[in-house]
Amino acid sequence: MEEKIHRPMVLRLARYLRVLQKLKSLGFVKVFSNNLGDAIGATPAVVRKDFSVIGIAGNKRGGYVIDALIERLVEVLGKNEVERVVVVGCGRIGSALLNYREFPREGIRVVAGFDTNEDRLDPDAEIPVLPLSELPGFAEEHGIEVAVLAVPDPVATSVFELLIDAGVRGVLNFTSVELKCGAACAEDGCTEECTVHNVNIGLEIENLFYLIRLKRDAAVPEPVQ
Amino acid sequence: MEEKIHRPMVLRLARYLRVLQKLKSLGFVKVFSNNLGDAIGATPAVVRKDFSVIGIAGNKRGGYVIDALIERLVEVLGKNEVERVVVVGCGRIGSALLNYREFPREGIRVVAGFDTNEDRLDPDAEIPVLPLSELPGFAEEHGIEVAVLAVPDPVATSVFELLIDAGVRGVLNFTSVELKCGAACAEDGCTEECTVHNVNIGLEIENLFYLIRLKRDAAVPEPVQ
DNA sequence: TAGATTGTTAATCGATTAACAATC
DNA sequence: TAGATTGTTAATCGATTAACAATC
Repeated sequence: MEEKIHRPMVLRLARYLRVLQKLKSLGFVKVFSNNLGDAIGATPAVVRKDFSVIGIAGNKRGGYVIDALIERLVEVLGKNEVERVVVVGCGRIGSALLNYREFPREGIRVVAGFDTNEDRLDPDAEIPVLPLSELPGFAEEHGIEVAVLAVPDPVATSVFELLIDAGVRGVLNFTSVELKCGAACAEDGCTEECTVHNVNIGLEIENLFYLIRLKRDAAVPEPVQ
Repeated sequence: MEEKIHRPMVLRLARYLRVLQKLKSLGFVKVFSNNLGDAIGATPAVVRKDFSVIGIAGNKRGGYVIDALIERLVEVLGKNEVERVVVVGCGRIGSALLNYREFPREGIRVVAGFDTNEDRLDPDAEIPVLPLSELPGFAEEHGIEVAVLAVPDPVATSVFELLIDAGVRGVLNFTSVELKCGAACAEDGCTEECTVHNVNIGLEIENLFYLIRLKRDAAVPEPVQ
């Protein structure tokens, strides 16, 4: 009876929500599993299954009511208030993320940046950039749970430990050091203490080249190795 | 007999390779499935299975020879020459990627950036920033197959089409527009024409918050919904 | 009614895990 | 030999796909 909400499904739910909000803003009221599927690149059956799992019913002939979907998705995803994060490391990538235009639109607010380089500090800016040493106090005071990590590779691990000690429970890791904390670490990077998502840019590019090569080789008569 | 090399496995292979290269530079000669597993967060059995699939044998008692592993991995991953990419859109994120320190270390070279904003152009820089209009010619001349896309959301789709027309076969997409080309589009974003990897920063952060909430709720006695 | 869409169950596919035999 | 590690097969788990009954 009670089906599990697994990771690929959560990601889809978040995507549905985005599409639905756009549809709503366009004045739409109802939507078919068909259309939603197209929008996020899934089959209609998957969409219906997902909705069924989170307990949303459509009308056999008239599809799903967008408002009801949005309401339930927001509830399931727990996305009812602005999500506050800090950016740690304000070099090129860090400062780009500090000012990332899409964040406000997606209900994410960067409340501060942190760095050890004095030249980058700017405590009075709208989004202040503070010395890394102030992070623990700041995190506690503001109840920060999630950080974006964009420091140089060599200090990644030590800054990561600092974050965990400061009570951060989730890290979006832009360094190319594969971070893992404490105990057993699942493929996803989840432990009891801290959840890490690694955005490994180099690995992604490498993988693109691999897939391209694979396709090319598949096109050639000779069956691969 | 012939086992398939699937996506999660390819990603692991790339990680093995990195670790092995580090081990080698430290003077190591042999390695156990055990150690490699720890390093990339997999079980020893997975490591052995992976190596078995790509046709590498270890010594029952002495583990695997690092040099042989590296050689074979490089071969399988096709990573024997520098991988050349362009960065399209040289705003904050784009220009951060243009100068991304890790790329050279990982065998990736950004050969040019492209933008429509005149102020950002810099044709004589070491990594030149050229007008977007020159991209098709440039891509053909230099045989560019992979692009990093970091343009503003509203123009993402049209620039993406331009890339495909220019012969680009792989795109690392930093916009929050979910790109898909032509025909059937798998979850991964693969089509016959062009492979897209979406780096959806907002979605990742959202997912972090979701997982953190989930853990907290799981810790509380009351079983979730 | 006929047609289209939902919703659920069973079948299939994909990948990991477990178990253990082989052997250095 | 005893111990440790590889390598392979079978079992299990997880998620998607297919099929179809229900019904507006």
